[in-house]
Amino acid sequence: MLSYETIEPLSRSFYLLRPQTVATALLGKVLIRILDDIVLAGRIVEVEAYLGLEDAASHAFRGKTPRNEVLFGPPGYAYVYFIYGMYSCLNFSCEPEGHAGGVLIRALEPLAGLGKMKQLRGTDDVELLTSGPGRLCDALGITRSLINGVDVTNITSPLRVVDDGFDVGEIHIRPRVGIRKAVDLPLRFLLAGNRHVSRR
DNA sequence: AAGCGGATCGTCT
DNA sequence: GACGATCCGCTTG
Repeated sequence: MLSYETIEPLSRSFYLLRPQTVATALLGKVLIRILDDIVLAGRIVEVEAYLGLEDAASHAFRGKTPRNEVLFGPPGYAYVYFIYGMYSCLNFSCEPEGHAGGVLIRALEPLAGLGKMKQLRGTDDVELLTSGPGRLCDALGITRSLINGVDVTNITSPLRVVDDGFDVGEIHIRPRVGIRKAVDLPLRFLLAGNRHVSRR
């Protein structure tokens, strides 16, 4: 039986590419969160790419600010923002330093630590634990103060991503959701038929 | 089944 | 001072 927390995380070069490329490559990988010595894990089943300065829907579109500076930094770091007064959302920086691309993690399939996730989310319904960007941050104890700027390529980090050899099946490509600008770009990627994607 | 509005606050105009 | 890369519960059909 494999233990997720012992697997070497994906390297920084994995995140060095265009957001669209990193987004599709992240599908099927496993997100690991170490929280109070508990191992929480979920398979990434839905993501969105944000392109930076040329993408009106990106937080980086209007340039670098204290809030979004992680997006302009080197690849492989967590960008966590607080939204609608109550939710956190998780992204990974990609592209070389100075280029502000990112990937939003939109949904996970829970793999380990489900008891803790249920406690943090306040529900026992497994399909409601991590099937949305705000939901998964609640389930994994991810907030800006705890996780923004964390290096997800380091095995000592409280958040990282690993490859467990999972064979991704068909990938669906859709427009992004929840945005008002650049709404037609096909930059949302999800595993076909997965029960844990958002807005089913 | 689908649509609407409330919650709630950091960030930037 | 407005609004947002959301979620949930309530209303209506």
